[in-house]
Amino acid sequence: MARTVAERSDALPALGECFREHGYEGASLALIGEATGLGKGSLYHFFPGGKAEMAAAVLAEIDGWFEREIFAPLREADPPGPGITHMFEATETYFRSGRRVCLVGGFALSDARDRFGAAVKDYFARWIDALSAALLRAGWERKASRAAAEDVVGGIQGAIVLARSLDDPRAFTGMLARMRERLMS
Amino acid sequence: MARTVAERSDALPALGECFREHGYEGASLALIGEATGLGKGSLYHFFPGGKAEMAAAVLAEIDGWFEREIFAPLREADPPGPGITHMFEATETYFRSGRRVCLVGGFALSDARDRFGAAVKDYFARWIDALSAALLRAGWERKASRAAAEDVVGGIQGAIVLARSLDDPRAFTGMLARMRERLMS
DNA sequence: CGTTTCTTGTACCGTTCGGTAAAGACTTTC
DNA sequence: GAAAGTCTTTACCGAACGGTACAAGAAACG
Repeated sequence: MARTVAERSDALPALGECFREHGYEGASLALIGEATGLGKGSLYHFFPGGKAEMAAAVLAEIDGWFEREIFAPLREADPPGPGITHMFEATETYFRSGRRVCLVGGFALSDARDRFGAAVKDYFARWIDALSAALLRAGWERKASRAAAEDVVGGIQGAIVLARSLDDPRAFTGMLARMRERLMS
Repeated sequence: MARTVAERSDALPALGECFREHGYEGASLALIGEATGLGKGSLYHFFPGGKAEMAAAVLAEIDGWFEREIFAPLREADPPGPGITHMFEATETYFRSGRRVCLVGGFALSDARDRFGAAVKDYFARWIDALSAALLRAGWERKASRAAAEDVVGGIQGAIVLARSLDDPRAFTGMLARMRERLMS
Protein backbone atom coordinates (compact mmCIF):
# COMPACT_ATOMS: atom_id res chain seq x y z
CA MET A 1 0.00 0.00 0.00
CA ALA A 2 3.07 2.24 0.16
CA ARG A 3 2.16 4.60 2.95
CA THR A 4 4.71 7.06 1.60
CA VAL A 5 6.54 7.78 4.83
CA ALA A 6 8.82 9.48 2.36
CA GLU A 7 11.63 10.63 4.62
CA ARG A 8 13.97 8.34 6.43
CA SER A 9 14.43 11.11 8.97
CA ASP A 10 10.77 10.67 9.92
CA ALA A 11 11.67 7.34 11.45
CA LEU A 12 14.59 8.65 13.52
CA PRO A 13 12.68 9.77 16.63
CA ALA A 14 10.92 6.43 17.07
CA LEU A 15 14.16 4.68 16.23
CA GLY A 16 16.01 6.67 18.86
CA GLU A 17 13.39 5.94 21.49
CA CYS A 18 13.65 2.24 20.69
CA PHE A 19 17.44 2.18 21.08
CA ARG A 20 17.11 4.23 24.24
CA GLU A 21 14.69 1.86 25.87
CA HIS A 22 16.27 -1.42 24.83
CA GLY A 23 19.91 -0.62 24.07
CA TYR A 24 21.68 -1.44 20.85
CA GLU A 25 21.64 -5.21 21.31
CA GLY A 26 18.23 -5.32 22.89
CA ALA A 27 16.54 -3.37 20.10
CA SER A 28 15.64 -6.22 17.77
CA LEU A 29 14.38 -5.61 14.26
CA ALA A 30 10.99 -6.78 15.46
CA LEU A 31 10.91 -4.09 18.18
CA ILE A 32 12.26 -1.50 15.78
CA GLY A 33 9.62 -2.37 13.24
CA GLU A 34 6.95 -2.10 15.90
CA ALA A 35 8.25 1.25 17.17
CA THR A 36 8.59 2.83 13.74
CA GLY A 37 5.61 1.18 12.08
CA LEU A 38 7.93 0.10 9.28
CA GLY A 39 8.51 -3.41 7.97
CA LYS A 40 11.91 -4.89 7.38
CA GLY A 41 11.72 -4.03 3.72
CA SER A 42 11.24 -0.35 4.43
CA LEU A 43 13.86 -0.28 7.12
CA TYR A 44 16.46 -1.85 4.87
CA HIS A 45 15.41 0.44 2.07
CA PHE A 46 16.19 3.50 4.19
CA PHE A 47 19.10 1.97 6.06
CA PRO A 48 20.89 -0.48 3.77
CA GLY A 49 23.57 -0.88 6.44
CA GLY A 50 21.05 -2.44 8.82
CA LYS A 51 20.94 -1.87 12.55
CA ALA A 52 24.39 -0.31 12.65
CA GLU A 53 23.37 2.36 10.17
CA MET A 54 20.14 3.01 12.03
CA ALA A 55 22.01 3.55 15.28
CA ALA A 56 24.61 5.73 13.56
CA ALA A 57 21.85 7.87 12.06
CA VAL A 58 20.22 8.25 15.47
CA LEU A 59 23.53 9.21 17.04
CA ALA A 60 24.09 11.79 14.32
CA GLU A 61 20.62 13.25 14.86
CA ILE A 62 21.17 13.47 18.61
CA ASP A 63 24.55 15.05 18.06
CA GLY A 64 22.98 17.62 15.78
CA TRP A 65 20.28 18.43 18.30
CA PHE A 66 22.73 18.98 21.14
CA GLU A 67 25.05 20.98 18.94
CA ARG A 68 22.21 23.27 17.93
CA GLU A 69 20.31 23.52 21.20
CA ILE A 70 23.03 23.30 23.83
CA PHE A 71 26.64 23.40 22.65
CA ALA A 72 26.35 26.38 20.33
CA PRO A 73 24.47 28.53 22.88
CA LEU A 74 27.11 27.63 25.46
CA ARG A 75 29.88 28.77 23.17
CA GLU A 76 28.17 31.87 21.87
CA ALA A 77 25.98 33.31 24.61
CA ASP A 78 27.21 36.68 25.74
CA PRO A 79 27.17 37.01 28.67
CA PRO A 80 27.68 33.25 29.17
CA GLY A 81 25.34 32.94 32.15
CA PRO A 82 22.09 32.55 30.18
CA GLY A 83 23.73 29.89 27.96
CA ILE A 84 24.53 27.85 31.04
CA THR A 85 21.09 28.36 32.53
CA HIS A 86 19.57 27.29 29.23
CA MET A 87 21.73 24.15 29.22
CA PHE A 88 20.32 23.04 32.56
CA GLU A 89 16.76 23.75 31.53
CA ALA A 90 17.05 22.09 28.14
CA THR A 91 18.81 19.09 29.68
CA GLU A 92 16.10 18.65 32.25
CA THR A 93 13.43 18.79 29.57
CA TYR A 94 15.28 16.54 27.14
CA PHE A 95 15.91 13.78 29.67
CA ARG A 96 12.44 14.23 31.16
CA SER A 97 13.88 14.62 34.65
CA GLY A 98 15.78 11.37 34.41
CA ARG A 99 12.87 9.31 33.15
CA ARG A 100 14.44 9.27 29.73
CA VAL A 101 17.80 7.58 29.36
CA CYS A 102 20.76 9.16 27.59
CA LEU A 103 21.35 7.00 24.55
CA VAL A 104 24.98 8.02 24.28
CA GLY A 105 25.65 7.30 27.94
CA GLY A 106 23.89 3.96 27.62
CA PHE A 107 26.02 3.06 24.63
CA ALA A 108 29.12 4.04 26.59
CA LEU A 109 28.36 1.45 29.26
CA SER A 110 27.44 -1.36 26.88
CA ASP A 111 29.63 -3.04 24.32
CA ALA A 112 28.05 -0.80 21.71
CA ARG A 113 30.88 1.49 22.75
CA ASP A 114 33.30 -0.59 20.70
CA ARG A 115 31.20 0.08 17.61
CA PHE A 116 30.37 3.74 18.15
CA GLY A 117 33.28 4.78 20.31
CA ALA A 118 34.22 7.76 18.18
CA ALA A 119 30.71 9.26 18.20
CA VAL A 120 30.36 8.67 21.93
CA LYS A 121 33.70 10.25 22.72
CA ASP A 122 33.02 13.22 20.48
CA TYR A 123 29.63 13.93 22.03
CA PHE A 124 30.97 14.16 25.57
CA ALA A 125 34.21 15.89 24.62
CA ARG A 126 32.34 18.63 22.78
CA TRP A 127 29.88 19.08 25.62
CA ILE A 128 32.69 19.46 28.14
CA ASP A 129 34.61 21.81 25.87
CA ALA A 130 31.59 24.02 25.26
CA LEU A 131 30.68 24.25 28.94
CA SER A 132 34.29 24.80 29.92
CA ALA A 133 34.58 27.63 27.40
CA ALA A 134 31.48 29.28 28.81
CA LEU A 135 32.84 29.11 32.34
CA LEU A 136 36.13 30.52 31.15
CA ARG A 137 34.36 33.50 29.69
CA ALA A 138 32.47 33.86 32.94
CA GLY A 139 35.75 34.47 34.71
CA TRP A 140 36.72 31.00 35.89
CA GLU A 141 40.32 29.85 35.85
CA ARG A 142 41.24 27.48 33.05
CA LYS A 143 41.81 24.36 35.15
CA ALA A 144 38.84 25.05 37.40
CA SER A 145 36.51 25.53 34.44
CA ARG A 146 37.58 22.28 32.87
CA ALA A 147 37.14 20.42 36.16
CA ALA A 148 33.72 21.94 36.79
CA ALA A 149 32.60 21.09 33.25
CA GLU A 150 33.58 17.46 33.72
CA ASP A 151 31.80 17.41 37.06
CA VAL A 152 28.58 18.71 35.53
CA VAL A 153 28.54 16.65 32.33
CA GLY A 154 29.46 13.52 34.27
CA GLY A 155 27.04 14.48 37.02
CA ILE A 156 24.15 14.65 34.57
CA GLN A 157 24.87 11.09 33.48
CA GLY A 158 25.07 9.97 37.08
CA ALA A 159 21.83 11.76 37.86
CA ILE A 160 20.08 9.74 35.16
CA VAL A 161 21.43 6.47 36.54
CA LEU A 162 20.37 7.45 40.04
CA ALA A 163 16.88 8.63 39.11
CA ARG A 164 16.22 5.46 37.16
CA SER A 165 17.62 3.26 39.93
CA LEU A 166 15.69 4.90 42.74
CA ASP A 167 12.71 5.30 40.44
CA ASP A 168 12.49 8.90 41.58
CA PRO A 169 12.92 11.87 39.21
CA ARG A 170 13.69 14.08 42.20
CA ALA A 171 17.11 12.50 42.38
CA PHE A 172 17.72 13.95 38.91
CA THR A 173 16.23 17.38 39.46
CA GLY A 174 17.94 17.69 42.83
CA MET A 175 21.39 16.90 41.53
CA LEU A 176 20.97 19.27 38.60
CA ALA A 177 19.75 22.09 40.82
CA ARG A 178 22.76 21.74 43.10
CA MET A 179 25.23 21.61 40.22
CA ARG A 180 23.61 24.69 38.75
CA GLU A 181 23.92 26.49 42.05
CA ARG A 182 27.57 25.52 42.27
CA LEU A 183 28.26 27.02 38.85
CA MET A 184 26.23 30.19 39.09
CA SER A 185 27.00 31.36 42.61
CA MET B 1 35.98 -35.64 33.46
CA ALA B 2 34.08 -33.76 36.19
CA ARG B 3 36.67 -31.15 37.04
CA THR B 4 35.01 -30.80 40.44
CA VAL B 5 34.48 -27.06 40.33
CA ALA B 6 32.45 -27.94 43.37
CA GLU B 7 31.15 -24.52 44.37
CA ARG B 8 28.74 -22.50 42.33
CA SER B 9 30.18 -19.43 44.02
CA ASP B 10 33.47 -20.13 42.25
CA ALA B 11 31.81 -19.16 38.99
CA LEU B 12 30.39 -15.87 40.25
CA PRO B 13 33.40 -13.61 39.59
CA ALA B 14 33.73 -14.67 35.96
CA LEU B 15 29.98 -14.53 35.63
CA GLY B 16 29.93 -11.00 36.99
CA GLU B 17 32.67 -9.88 34.64
CA CYS B 18 30.75 -11.32 31.72
CA PHE B 19 27.53 -9.48 32.60
CA ARG B 20 29.55 -6.33 33.22
CA GLU B 21 31.18 -6.41 29.81
CA HIS B 22 28.20 -7.45 27.73
CA GLY B 23 25.15 -6.48 29.75
CA TYR B 24 22.32 -8.83 30.67
CA GLU B 25 21.00 -9.28 27.16
CA GLY B 26 24.38 -9.30 25.51
CA ALA B 27 25.79 -11.99 27.76
CA SER B 28 24.80 -15.07 25.79
CA LEU B 29 25.12 -18.54 27.24
CA ALA B 30 27.97 -19.10 24.81
CA LEU B 31 29.88 -16.10 26.21
CA ILE B 32 29.03 -17.10 29.75
CA GLY B 33 30.27 -20.62 29.14
CA GLU B 34 33.46 -19.27 27.68
CA ALA B 35 34.02 -16.84 30.56
CA THR B 36 33.38 -19.38 33.30
CA GLY B 37 34.84 -22.43 31.59
CA LEU B 38 31.57 -24.23 32.31
CA GLY B 39 29.31 -25.99 29.84
CA LYS B 40 25.58 -25.54 29.69
CA GLY B 41 25.09 -28.69 31.71
CA SER B 42 27.11 -27.32 34.61
CA LEU B 43 25.61 -23.87 34.40
CA TYR B 44 22.07 -25.17 34.55
CA HIS B 45 23.05 -27.56 37.30
CA PHE B 46 24.21 -24.67 39.49
CA PHE B 47 21.62 -22.19 38.28
CA PRO B 48 18.42 -24.05 37.42
CA GLY B 49 16.72 -20.72 36.86
CA GLY B 50 18.98 -19.96 33.91
CA LYS B 51 20.40 -16.57 33.06
CA ALA B 52 18.04 -14.75 35.40
CA GLU B 53 19.26 -16.76 38.37
CA MET B 54 22.87 -16.24 37.35
CA ALA B 55 22.41 -12.49 37.22
CA ALA B 56 20.53 -12.49 40.52
CA ALA B 57 23.35 -14.44 42.15
CA VAL B 58 25.92 -12.00 40.80
CA LEU B 59 23.87 -9.05 42.05
CA ALA B 60 23.63 -10.66 45.49
CA GLU B 61 27.37 -11.22 45.60
CA ILE B 62 28.08 -7.64 44.60
CA ASP B 63 25.61 -6.42 47.18
CA GLY B 64 27.35 -8.48 49.83
CA TRP B 65 30.75 -7.14 48.86
CA PHE B 66 29.67 -3.52 49.04
CA GLU B 67 27.81 -4.09 52.29
CA ARG B 68 30.90 -5.61 53.86
CA GLU B 69 33.60 -3.41 52.37
CA ILE B 70 31.91 -0.03 52.03
CA PHE B 71 28.46 0.38 53.57
CA ALA B 72 29.24 -1.13 56.98
CA PRO B 73 32.48 0.88 57.42
CA LEU B 74 30.57 4.02 56.47
CA ARG B 75 27.95 3.34 59.11
CA GLU B 76 30.28 2.21 61.84
CA ALA B 77 33.57 4.08 61.50
CA ASP B 78 34.18 6.35 64.46
CA PRO B 79 35.18 8.99 63.66
CA PRO B 80 33.38 8.81 60.32
CA GLY B 81 36.17 10.44 58.30
CA PRO B 82 38.27 7.31 57.72
CA GLY B 83 35.16 5.39 56.63
CA ILE B 84 34.52 7.99 53.95
CA THR B 85 38.15 8.04 52.86
CA HIS B 86 38.07 4.27 52.66
CA MET B 87 34.95 4.43 50.50
CA PHE B 88 36.69 6.58 47.91
CA GLU B 89 39.78 4.40 47.86
CA ALA B 90 37.87 1.13 47.70
CA THR B 91 35.59 2.51 44.99
CA GLU B 92 38.53 3.62 42.90
CA THR B 93 40.12 0.19 43.20
CA TYR B 94 36.91 -1.72 42.58
CA PHE B 95 35.99 0.16 39.43
CA ARG B 96 39.61 0.20 38.27
CA SER B 97 39.53 3.96 37.81
CA GLY B 98 36.51 3.76 35.57
CA ARG B 99 37.85 1.03 33.32
CA ARG B 100 35.47 -1.39 34.97
CA VAL B 101 31.78 -0.76 34.57
CA CYS B 102 29.31 -0.78 37.46
CA LEU B 103 27.06 -3.74 36.77
CA VAL B 104 24.24 -2.31 38.84
CA GLY B 105 24.42 1.05 37.09
CA GLY B 106 24.53 -0.68 33.73
CA PHE B 107 21.45 -2.68 34.60
CA ALA B 108 19.71 0.52 35.69
CA LEU B 109 20.10 2.00 32.21
CA SER B 110 19.10 -1.13 30.29
CA ASP B 111 15.78 -2.90 30.35
CA ALA B 112 17.30 -5.36 32.80
CA ARG B 113 16.04 -2.78 35.29
CA ASP B 114 12.53 -4.12 34.86
CA ARG B 115 13.72 -7.55 35.95
CA PHE B 116 16.07 -6.57 38.77
CA GLY B 117 14.58 -3.23 39.78
CA ALA B 118 14.33 -4.09 43.46
CA ALA B 119 17.98 -5.13 43.77
CA VAL B 120 19.14 -2.09 41.81
CA LYS B 121 17.10 0.30 43.91
CA ASP B 122 18.22 -1.30 47.15
CA TYR B 123 21.90 -1.11 46.24
CA PHE B 124 21.86 2.62 45.57
CA ALA B 125 19.46 3.46 48.39
CA ARG B 126 21.65 1.70 50.95
CA TRP B 127 24.80 3.34 49.63
CA ILE B 128 23.24 6.79 49.88
CA ASP B 129 21.84 6.06 53.33
CA ALA B 130 25.17 4.81 54.64
CA LEU B 131 27.12 7.78 53.28
CA SER B 132 24.49 10.20 54.46
CA ALA B 133 24.63 8.73 57.96
CA ALA B 134 28.41 9.11 58.03
CA LEU B 135 28.18 12.75 57.00
CA LEU B 136 25.53 13.33 59.63
CA ARG B 137 27.85 12.01 62.31
CA ALA B 138 30.58 14.22 60.90
CA GLY B 139 28.47 17.22 61.77
CA TRP B 140 26.57 17.88 58.55
CA GLU B 141 22.99 19.03 58.58
CA ARG B 142 20.41 16.39 57.75
CA LYS B 143 19.31 17.77 54.40
CA ALA B 144 22.81 18.73 53.33
CA SER B 145 24.16 15.29 54.16
CA ARG B 146 21.49 13.59 52.13
CA ALA B 147 22.07 15.89 49.17
CA ALA B 148 25.83 15.44 49.29
CA ALA B 149 25.45 11.67 49.50
CA GLU B 150 23.28 11.64 46.38
CA ASP B 151 25.77 13.87 44.61
CA VAL B 152 28.65 11.54 45.39
CA VAL B 153 26.93 8.21 44.69
CA GLY B 154 25.46 9.58 41.49
CA GLY B 155 28.72 11.29 40.66
CA ILE B 156 30.60 8.01 40.84
CA GLN B 157 28.23 6.52 38.27
CA GLY B 158 28.66 9.54 36.05
CA ALA B 159 32.42 9.34 36.42
CA ILE B 160 32.35 5.79 35.09
CA VAL B 161 30.28 6.84 32.08
CA LEU B 162 32.61 9.73 31.39
CA ALA B 163 35.84 7.77 31.76
CA ARG B 164 34.58 5.08 29.44
CA SER B 165 33.28 7.58 26.93
CA LEU B 166 36.43 9.68 26.81
CA ASP B 167 38.52 6.54 27.13
CA ASP B 168 40.46 8.27 29.86
CA PRO B 169 40.61 7.00 33.46
CA ARG B 170 41.69 10.46 34.61
CA ALA B 171 38.12 11.63 34.12
CA PHE B 172 37.18 9.12 36.81
CA THR B 173 40.00 9.78 39.25
CA GLY B 174 39.60 13.53 38.81
CA MET B 175 35.90 13.58 39.58
CA LEU B 176 36.38 11.34 42.60
CA ALA B 177 39.20 13.47 43.96
CA ARG B 178 37.11 16.62 43.70
CA MET B 179 34.06 15.02 45.33
CA ARG B 180 36.28 13.78 48.13
CA GLU B 181 37.69 17.23 48.65
CA ARG B 182 34.20 18.65 48.76
CA LEU B 183 33.19 16.23 51.50
CA MET B 184 36.29 16.37 53.64
CA SER B 185 37.10 20.07 53.66
C1' DC C 1 34.22 -53.16 45.64
C1' DG C 2 29.51 -51.39 44.48
C1' DT C 3 26.31 -47.82 45.01
C1' DT C 4 24.76 -43.32 45.29
C1' DT C 5 25.32 -38.54 44.54
C1' DC C 6 27.16 -34.85 42.22
C1' DT C 7 28.91 -32.92 37.97
C1' DT C 8 29.51 -32.61 33.01
C1' DG C 9 29.33 -33.13 27.68
C1' DT C 10 26.39 -33.54 23.97
C1' DA C 11 22.62 -33.60 21.19
C1' DC C 12 18.57 -31.46 20.52
C1' DC C 13 14.22 -28.42 21.00
C1' DG C 14 11.49 -24.40 19.29
C1' DT C 15 12.11 -19.48 18.81
C1' DT C 16 14.14 -15.39 17.43
C1' DC C 17 17.95 -13.17 15.54
C1' DG C 18 19.87 -9.91 11.59
C1' DG C 19 19.67 -9.89 6.95
C1' DT C 20 18.22 -10.99 1.84
C1' DA C 21 15.34 -11.54 -2.40
C1' DA C 22 11.94 -10.48 -5.26
C1' DA C 23 7.50 -9.26 -6.64
C1' DG C 24 3.82 -5.99 -5.99
C1' DA C 25 1.83 -1.30 -5.22
C1' DC C 26 1.95 3.39 -5.30
C1' DT C 27 4.12 8.12 -7.19
C1' DT C 28 6.24 10.66 -10.14
C1' DT C 29 7.71 12.04 -14.60
C1' DC C 30 7.32 12.74 -19.36
C1' DG D 1 -0.92 6.40 -20.05
C1' DA D 2 3.29 4.00 -20.11
C1' DA D 3 7.81 3.91 -18.11
C1' DA D 4 10.77 4.75 -14.20
C1' DG D 5 11.60 5.24 -9.68
C1' DT D 6 10.21 4.83 -4.82
C1' DC D 7 8.43 2.32 -1.14
C1' DT D 8 6.39 -1.87 1.13
C1' DT D 9 4.91 -6.65 1.78
C1' DT D 10 5.94 -11.28 2.13
C1' DA D 11 8.48 -15.32 2.33
C1' DC D 12 12.65 -17.08 3.33
C1' DC D 13 17.69 -18.00 4.87
C1' DG D 14 21.39 -19.73 8.04
C1' DA D 15 22.99 -18.73 12.52
C1' DA D 16 22.53 -18.02 17.18
C1' DC D 17 19.49 -17.66 20.98
C1' DG D 18 17.87 -19.65 25.87
C1' DG D 19 16.64 -23.79 27.59
C1' DT D 20 15.91 -29.12 28.17
C1' DA D 21 16.93 -34.13 28.35
C1' DC D 22 19.79 -37.54 29.41
C1' DA D 23 23.40 -40.59 29.67
C1' DA D 24 28.13 -41.03 30.88
C1' DG D 25 31.87 -39.92 34.03
C1' DA D 26 34.00 -38.67 38.54
C1' DA D 27 33.69 -38.50 43.82
C1' DA D 28 32.15 -39.83 48.04
C1' DC D 29 30.73 -43.31 51.04
C1' DG D 30 29.41 -47.75 52.85
